[in-house]
Amino acid sequence: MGDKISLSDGAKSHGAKKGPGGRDRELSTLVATGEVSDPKSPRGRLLNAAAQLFQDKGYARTTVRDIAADVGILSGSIFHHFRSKEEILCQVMLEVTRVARARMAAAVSAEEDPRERVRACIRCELEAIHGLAVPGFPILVSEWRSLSADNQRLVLTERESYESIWISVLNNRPRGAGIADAQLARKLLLGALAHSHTWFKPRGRGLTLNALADQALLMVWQEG
Amino acid sequence: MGDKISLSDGAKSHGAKKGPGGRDRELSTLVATGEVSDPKSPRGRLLNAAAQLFQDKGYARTTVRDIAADVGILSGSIFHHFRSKEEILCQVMLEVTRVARARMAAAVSAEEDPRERVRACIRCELEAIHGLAVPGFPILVSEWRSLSADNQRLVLTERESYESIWISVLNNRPRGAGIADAQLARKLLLGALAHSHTWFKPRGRGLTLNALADQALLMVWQEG
DNA sequence: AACGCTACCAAGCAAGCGCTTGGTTATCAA
DNA sequence: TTGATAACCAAGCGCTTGCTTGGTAGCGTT
Repeated sequence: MGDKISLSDGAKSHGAKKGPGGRDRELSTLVATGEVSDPKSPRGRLLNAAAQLFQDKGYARTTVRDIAADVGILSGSIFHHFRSKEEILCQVMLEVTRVARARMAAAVSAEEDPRERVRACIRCELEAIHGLAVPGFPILVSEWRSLSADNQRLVLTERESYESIWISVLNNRPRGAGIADAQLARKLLLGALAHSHTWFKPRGRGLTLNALADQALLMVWQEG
Repeated sequence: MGDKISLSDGAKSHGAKKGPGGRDRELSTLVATGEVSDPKSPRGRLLNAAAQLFQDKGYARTTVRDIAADVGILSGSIFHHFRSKEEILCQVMLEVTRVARARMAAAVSAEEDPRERVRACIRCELEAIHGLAVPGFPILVSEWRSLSADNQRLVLTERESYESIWISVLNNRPRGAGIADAQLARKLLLGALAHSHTWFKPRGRGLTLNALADQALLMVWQEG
C-alpha cells in the first residue's frame, strides 16, 4: 500500500536550497493562492511576530501587547485584523501547516529511494522545527491544548494531508526495518523530533542537522 | 468530606503493595526521609492537586484558586505553605523527580540482562508519564520553560541522578544496536515517550503500555 | 469634492490574576 | 491556665489581561 504519494500540484521546486535570494518558491506560491498571508502585509507581519513569540515564550505568556509592539502598533489595533488572541494562534497553526506541507511534498517528490524519502521527511521536519523553513512549527505540538476544541478540529483537518505524506512514506519501509506500524512510528518520531527543539542548537559545531536526521532515521529504519 | 486523594494515598504504614516488588514501598521510604511530602499532609495534598492540574490544564492556565478549591481551602491560604505559585511548580517537579528516580533505580536493579534493563527504563518512564506512578511527570517536559532560571538549575541538579541511570543503561548496549551515542538516544527517546502522553490511552484496548514499551525499545536496540 | 476603505491611535473597561493582611480556630505541650 | 504553633478564613489590593469604543489619517475611486 502507499506506492504513490499524492502531491497537490505537479509543479514542484525540488531541493529548496536556502541561500541568498528567494528562500522558498513554495512560500511564494502559497501566498499567491491566498493560502498563506503575505509576510509584508500587516496580517502576515502580525502572524510572523506572533509565531515567533508563541514559540519563544509560550502562548499564555505572550500578550497581545507583545505582539503589537513587535510590529510597531498598539495592542488594540490587533483586533482590526483578528477577532481574538486565540484566532491568531489558530491562524498561525494553519499557515505553518500549509507551508510545512508544501515543503514536505516537494522534499519527498525530489527523492526516489524509499529510505531516502524517509530521511527527507525527517530532515524536512527538523528544518521546520528549528525555524529554517517557517517560524512557529513547534507550536503545533507544544501549544495544542491552548486551542479550543473547534479550532483543534480546524487545524487537524488542515494537517491531515501533512501526516498522510508521512504515513505513506513510512509504509514503504521493508519488513523488519523497525517499528512495523507506520502510525506508531510516526507518533514516536514526531515526539522525538519536536523535543529536539529544546536541546538541539543548529549553531553548535557538534551535531549538524543532517547528522541528527541520520540518527533519527536509525529509529525507524534499520539495516544497511 | 468528599475530598479525593489522587494517588498513593493508602500507604499509611506499609500497607499497599502493587505488583511483585511492592511499588509503593519506594514512596513510603521517600516520605519517611522527608524527600517527598506526605500525601496526607496539607502540603502533600496541595502538591498532588497542583501536579494534576498543571498536567491537565497547563501551568499558566491553572490558577492558585483552582489548586485551593481542589483541596477545599481558599486561595490565600496556599501562601502559608508556599511563597509563590512558581514555588509550587518547582516543588512538584522536585518531588516527582525523586519518586521517578527511586522507581527507576528499583526497576533497573531488578533486571540483569542489559537489554531488559533498557526495556525496564522505558516501561518505567512510560508508567510515570501516564500517571501510574505519580501525577505530574509530563510537567517536567511540558512546563520546563515556566520555571525561572534559578529554579531550572535546582530541578536540573535533582534530575541528574535520574538521567545518569538512563545513560549508564544505554551505554551497556552492544555496538550496532542503533543510535550509538547514549546521550542522543536518551534525548530522542525522552521526546518520543513524553509525547505519548498526548495520544496514548492506557485504557484503550488496542496498544498496551508494555507493547508500547517494546516498540519504543526497537528505536534504540535492534536485532534481538 | 465626496466617498469608502484600510490601518491605526488614544483611552480605558471589566474581569481575573497572584498575593497580602489581620484575625480566628484547633491542637498540644508546659 | 497560658502560650506557641499550624492551618485556615475573610476581604481585598494592585496589577495585568484580552478586548472595546470612538475617532482619525491616508489613499484610491468616482
